[in-house]
Amino acid sequence: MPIQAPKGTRDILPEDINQWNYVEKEFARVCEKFGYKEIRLPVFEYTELFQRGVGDTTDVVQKEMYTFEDKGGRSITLRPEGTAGVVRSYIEHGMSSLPQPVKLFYQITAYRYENVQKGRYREFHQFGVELLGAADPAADVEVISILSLFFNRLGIKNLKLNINSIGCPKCRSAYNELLKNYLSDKIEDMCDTCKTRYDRNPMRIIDCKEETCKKHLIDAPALLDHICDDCRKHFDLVTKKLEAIDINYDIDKNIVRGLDYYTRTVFEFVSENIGTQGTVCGGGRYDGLVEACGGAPTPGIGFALGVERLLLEMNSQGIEFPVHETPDIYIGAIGEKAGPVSEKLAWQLRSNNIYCIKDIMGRSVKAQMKYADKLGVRYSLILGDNEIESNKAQLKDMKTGEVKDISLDTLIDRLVKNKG
RNA sequence: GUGGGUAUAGCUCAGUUGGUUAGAGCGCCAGGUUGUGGCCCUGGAGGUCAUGGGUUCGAUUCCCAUUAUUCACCCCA
Repeated sequence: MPIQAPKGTRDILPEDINQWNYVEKEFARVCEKFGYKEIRLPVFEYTELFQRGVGDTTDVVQKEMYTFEDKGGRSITLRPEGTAGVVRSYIEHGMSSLPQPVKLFYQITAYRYENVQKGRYREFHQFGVELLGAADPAADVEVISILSLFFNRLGIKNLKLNINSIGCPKCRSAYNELLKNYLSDKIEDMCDTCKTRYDRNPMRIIDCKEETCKKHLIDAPALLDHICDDCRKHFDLVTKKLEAIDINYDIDKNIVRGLDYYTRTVFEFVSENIGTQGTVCGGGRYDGLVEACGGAPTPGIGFALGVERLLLEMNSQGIEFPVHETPDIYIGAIGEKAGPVSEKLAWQLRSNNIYCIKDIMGRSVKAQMKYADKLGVRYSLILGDNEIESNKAQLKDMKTGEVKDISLDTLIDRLVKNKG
């Protein structure tokens, strides 16, 4: 059996690469317009970073990480997301002494050991933004507006923005008590994961999809109704500012987020037509994360966008991508003398920034022409003994079939000019 | 971790009610007279019918297992 790509990984083939190049470029362009700078980070980190940064109680850390021991006995993990690494780098490089806030974006692969389905892979790609050092609601709105602009640029429609506030540690612990009280006589009847969450992270019970659990949760207090005054004010300002720039949103009291580091604002952009993995993008504020990773208390907010899901959505909406550039000219050769001449000519053309393909198969003229046609070249030209002797050749326009005699000396000028 | 579907050529799929050399379209390569593509025609290469076992005189076909793939649950991007 031939070796295949590992489960959950995919090759991005030349026929699709223009889609990837396009969205990568557009994303970078939009981020730069907001003053965000690209950062590139290691694919693997010490396992402890994710245990602390993402949270020990999360599914991601508990069962989805690619963790192994390296030859020096260190525990290493392939990054399951991007934020923790950025925060580590922020601390490690003393970015708190840079002009604040620090605005970063990245385009990464991430790794989670999960069962594969539509829109979910074990190696997947994320675009992300992290804004560190800004606590104001305006920061939340800026980050969301990056996405909004990005989607507009790409021509994506009908992505729904859901937003919620999960408060700060203060109001959350008060809420957790409230929720535990409410559930105290019901928890026995609920599922096992809810039972463990009851002790370790009650808030996440809200997220449970079990029918019996959902029934018990119908009248449960919502966190959003019990956040403290500061958090409430923050949230109200965020929504007001979104309205001011005409970004539509829905408040979804059930967004809780599976990563522990989130505080206050959480949000996601959801599609309804790419399957059950419809969350194209998720993000939120993480005001305690830098401190939890060993830095000074620093507010932060960011998002991660699933590129595979983005492309699924774009393709399902029938969005057109820029097509590959096609060659300007094909240089064919026939006979002994033509080889060196065609090589030199092709070299000169390429040196003048002309996209040129030449024969390197030694095939018949007919086969060469067929090949040139398949490549979609604009012009073709065949060099043989006659052409070399007369220093002239027939330049064929492949669209019209029209043929013109042209001196080889003027070919380059002609094509350069033609390109404009 | 759990459950369902699928597995025949590079791709999309036929097919064999269990029987001899397994097919098509597309793609690839070559040819259709002298050195010019697109349409058309002809030919060729390419498959241990996912792997291993079982039933059978005989299995690509039926059964089981494994693997892969896909969809869904959980969770997430």
